Amino acid sequence: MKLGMAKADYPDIRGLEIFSDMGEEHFEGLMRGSYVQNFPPHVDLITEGDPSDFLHIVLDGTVELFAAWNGRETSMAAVRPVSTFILAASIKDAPYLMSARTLEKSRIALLPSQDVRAVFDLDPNFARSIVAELAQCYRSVVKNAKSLKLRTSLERLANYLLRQQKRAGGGATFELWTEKRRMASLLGMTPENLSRAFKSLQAYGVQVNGTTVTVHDQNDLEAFAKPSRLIDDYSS
Amino acid sequence: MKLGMAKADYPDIRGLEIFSDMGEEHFEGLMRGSYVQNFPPHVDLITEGDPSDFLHIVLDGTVELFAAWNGRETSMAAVRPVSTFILAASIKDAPYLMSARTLEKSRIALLPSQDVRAVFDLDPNFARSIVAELAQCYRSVVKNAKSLKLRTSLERLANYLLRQQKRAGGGATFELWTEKRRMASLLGMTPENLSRAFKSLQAYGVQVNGTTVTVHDQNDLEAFAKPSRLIDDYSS
DNA sequence: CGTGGAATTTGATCCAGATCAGTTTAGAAA
DNA sequence: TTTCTAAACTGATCTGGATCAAATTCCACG
Repeated sequence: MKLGMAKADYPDIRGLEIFSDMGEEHFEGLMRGSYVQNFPPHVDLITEGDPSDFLHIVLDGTVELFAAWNGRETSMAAVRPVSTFILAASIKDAPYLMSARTLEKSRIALLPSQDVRAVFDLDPNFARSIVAELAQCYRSVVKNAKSLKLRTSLERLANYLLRQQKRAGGGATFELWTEKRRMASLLGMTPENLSRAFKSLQAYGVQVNGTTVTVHDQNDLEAFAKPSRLIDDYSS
Repeated sequence: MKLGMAKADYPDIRGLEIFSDMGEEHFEGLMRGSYVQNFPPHVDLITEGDPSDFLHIVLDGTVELFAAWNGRETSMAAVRPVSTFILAASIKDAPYLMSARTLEKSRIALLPSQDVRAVFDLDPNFARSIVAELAQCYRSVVKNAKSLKLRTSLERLANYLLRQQKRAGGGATFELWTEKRRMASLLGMTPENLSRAFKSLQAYGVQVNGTTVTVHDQNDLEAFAKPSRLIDDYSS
């Protein structure tokens, strides 16, 4: 039974960039129909093709977006706090293009799409936040498509590692956040191939031990990967 | 010398979905700094990485979006009337992720990004239109990424032809709108391979003669292509 | 602490698609 | 028309990456 969001969660949500500068009464209105839920790992949240009843926001944990066709499946993205997903479907009131599942124990806010659209019309600040988030999502997919079309799988992996390294603080050693099979799918390759790709990157000073990656020669790896602001900088 | 848009163009623009239900004074304000320009074929309009000073709207003709990295280049999309391009960059005031060039003689409206952002805040109707357009763009790229990751080049071509056929009215015979080399790049394959792919599709009743395509056995082709609403329906 | 099952790795082979090299065709300009 | 050039096609070959088939490692769980 859905009883709306617990008041205790309000400050948490209110602090998110998307909600921080909207009017108080609009915020309250939006929260009344919304709720926060905890999910165990490996739970399907939405299925592609279904109508988009809720805008989802990952507060904690990790959610994987994936898609299937003709018996094949591919990982499209990993969503990490604090981000929305299926925003575009919510806004257009169109069916989901991707499925979603939790990868780890996750805390997720669910806002009725209808309410989101209504408040969008009422609150210009909220509208601006929504459109900024959507533009961000758009640009991420474009970057991903560029990576797929312009790079070999080895180049994609090299740049992926550089991005992960940066996200982990920039040190020479960092941890991979997920199983390699999932990484492989995300990068558009098979697990077998990913394993071999890691080996190939040894030539550029990359060492992998379980989930621990060490970049021994930053310059060498970067010279090979040739990271580009227009593909690999996910902050702009 | 930019002198703003000719009044004569106003009704034309006003009729576009994005502008049709915004306030009159907001429309006038937006138009004052904007203009419409005619471009010959094969003219570069924008270059990836540049700051996004203008929101572009294709009124007539065709514009190709493409991207380059490390000496390679790929076609990302074809923009046809009436659509915007680089909307996300305009809104975020971020650099373009793709370059654009005209493919044929084109008429294009240019609206200063700054003004677009300003009017977005003032006019909820305009805001709603912008966000709908942006969501549409997002979903298109996601569909494209799904196609790239889930399908072989032959399957991509088959579905591409089915989409073109539908766009042309659904008849058995229709024309390809561009050179095959560009089609190949758009579909993520080489021209040589596209040529061979066309040959392979003969087995499913597809005949190509120059730019004229005939689908002799619709069912056969569709059985092979397995078009999906969640990948191939660009209207939702 | 051992055990069962999945994830990963490794090796062998296969295949889709790229590349290279040449030929043919088509369209634009003279 | 004729000529010129770029596009398109064709054939031969190569290669990145997939697939298939083990072997091995890693954990989660009893």
